[in-house]
Amino acid sequence: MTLDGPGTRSRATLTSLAAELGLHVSTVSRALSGDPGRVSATTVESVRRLAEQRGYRSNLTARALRTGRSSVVGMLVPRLTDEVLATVYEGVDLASMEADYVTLVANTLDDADLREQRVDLLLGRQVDGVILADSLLGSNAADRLDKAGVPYVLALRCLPTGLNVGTDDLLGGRLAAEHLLSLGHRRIGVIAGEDRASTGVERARGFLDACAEAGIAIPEHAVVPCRFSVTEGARAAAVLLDAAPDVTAIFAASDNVALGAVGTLRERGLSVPDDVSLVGYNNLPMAASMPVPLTSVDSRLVEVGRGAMAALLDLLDGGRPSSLRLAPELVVRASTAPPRA
Amino acid sequence: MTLDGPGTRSRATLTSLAAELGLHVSTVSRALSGDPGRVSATTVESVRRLAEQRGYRSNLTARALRTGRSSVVGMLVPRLTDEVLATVYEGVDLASMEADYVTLVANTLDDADLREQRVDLLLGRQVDGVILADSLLGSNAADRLDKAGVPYVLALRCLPTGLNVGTDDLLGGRLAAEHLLSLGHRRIGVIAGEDRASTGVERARGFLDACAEAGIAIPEHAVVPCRFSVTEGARAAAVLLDAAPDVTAIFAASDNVALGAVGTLRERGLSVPDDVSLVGYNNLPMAASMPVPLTSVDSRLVEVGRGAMAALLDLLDGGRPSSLRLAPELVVRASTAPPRA
DNA sequence: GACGAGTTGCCAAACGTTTGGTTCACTTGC
DNA sequence: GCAAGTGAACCAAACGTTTGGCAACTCGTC
Repeated sequence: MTLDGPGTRSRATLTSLAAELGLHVSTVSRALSGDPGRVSATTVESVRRLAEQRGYRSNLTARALRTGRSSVVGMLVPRLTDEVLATVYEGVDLASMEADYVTLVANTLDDADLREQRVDLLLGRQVDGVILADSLLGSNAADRLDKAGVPYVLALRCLPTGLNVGTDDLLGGRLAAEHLLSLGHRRIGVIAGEDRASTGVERARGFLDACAEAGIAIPEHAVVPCRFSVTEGARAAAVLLDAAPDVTAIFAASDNVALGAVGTLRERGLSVPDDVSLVGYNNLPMAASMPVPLTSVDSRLVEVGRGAMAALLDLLDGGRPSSLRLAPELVVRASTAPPRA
Repeated sequence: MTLDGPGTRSRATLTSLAAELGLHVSTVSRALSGDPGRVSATTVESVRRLAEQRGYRSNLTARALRTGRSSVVGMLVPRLTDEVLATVYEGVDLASMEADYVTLVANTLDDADLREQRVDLLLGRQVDGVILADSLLGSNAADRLDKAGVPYVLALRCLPTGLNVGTDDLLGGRLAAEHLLSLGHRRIGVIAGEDRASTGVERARGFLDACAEAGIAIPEHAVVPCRFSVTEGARAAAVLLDAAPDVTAIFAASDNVALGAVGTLRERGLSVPDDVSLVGYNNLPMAASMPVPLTSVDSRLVEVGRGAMAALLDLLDGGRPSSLRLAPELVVRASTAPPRA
């Protein structure tokens, strides 16, 4: 049971320290600041000692009010139960912690109204900047932030215009294609991402481009669009297998989708990788620990998060960071093998 | 590319509205407050209209400084990439949003030093209260919060002392046991949770108690402790099958662990549910969408989050909420069946 | 011993709210 | 017609910082 009421002893404040030391509050403030230019070394020392002793901690609220900077950044995500976003968040959080910032997440649940509400919420909280990790193509969140003069960075997804940090999804798709082609697969199906999300579109395009360059045509009916979820993956795999039952390999635009596909394959008595090879995307921890470990394209999500936060911090410092596109890496596991002779 | 520099027009403030209306700032403040008791209806009307027009939004920082309440609650979790915690967070977030609060998450990565640092961070940010969802038994975060006079609620995990909100893990274990027993299973293995976490311990105990009451003894070697991850689940399942190869059913203390177990079973040529029935815990979305849909105990994670936040809000309002223990529900799917004749 | 430079610390204003106290005019009751 | 009561607005202080300006004091130098 916690005690109600305020803390027993009220927290030490700049003013209380000043009083105790017989100094002026401004002197104390400077003594504790990063650059105690105008105060003597001995004073600095005594102030710091007392501060330590009293457990003084700067009141960030007051500081924010005075300086106009809250040291809070917002992050918009569809939902954190999506492990992809949670992983990006982890990177963002790490980087912001190092910079003494704090990250305020807001779930938009991919709902336009809710997103607006959430943006307002963040703006109301005086965030210094925002990381947009939910921006489907055509989102208007960016406009609103522009209008409010709050800088932002797009993470993972990307908009034609705007500063964005992500992995090269075209290249990722290409890596997957080259892997399957080099194993000897020729009849390949693709479970593409959502049409609305730049990620899924580009992964599929990279894959198809690479196939085309190798002289392998993927018929249109072997490319099935799909939302990023396990159940959707299962459904899309069924559609794919109905339309192109002779495929020997499938590229799924996300690990979740691949997991769903595994279920469908299994239902139909097809085994991975003996009957059908499978490549996922993102290389989430689950990829490594699936019953049949999944070959997957690592999209370096933590680094994307870190990079996005780094770019935002740069922006906040008046810099002009440029967009960053990390190179994905293929991680080969047991789910891919040469096609059956 | 975002514009740097502050917003073009500086945000409307109480003072600017007052100036424009020729009113005193305090009058404007009251007019916009929830209970505009001391100001005439016509004034309220005109103030509200102008506020709307200028897009006024209260500066929460200033308000926090003045009132000493930040409308921010902190939440300590091991990590949000754990879907269980992410789901609880979702509940917390929903409830806090409804109450015009905002939730600041802090990952502790189950590291003692980091946890301390994070608690400090939250305290430094003047959070009004904290939800502890990472508290392993013996954590000292609670003490620190007590000392600082910041109220807190334990979610999911529970400490012998302290206000906590969770599901009844004893009952959950019991439900799983009753289900398997009623299907006719007699030789059952248990993959228990971590020893340090109250959840895992109680789930296993509830399960074993129910078995004992039914006259079925589970030998000690058929109970394997295990951390909550897929790979650990796979390992633990292997240990279990080595020690008790004749089990016809397995109860896993989490869905992730169950997923790991599926892999191990598969490797050994055992099929679910034909050879071995499997019950998971938490009923995450993945349970429903696994290749063989998993029977699982729904631990109502979103509601736990909501409940924890509700309790915290009550506490903040000076109430004396009591601990809450929700009843879990068994969701039967394809992974359980009567033992082979 | 006066002067300039440098050092050290104090002063005061400001950030945008909230809120108890005060003022002032107007009604009301007798 | 006057005291009391009431409704509506204003006033000012406070929350804890930060920061430009300023005063005082110390030194070295001529």
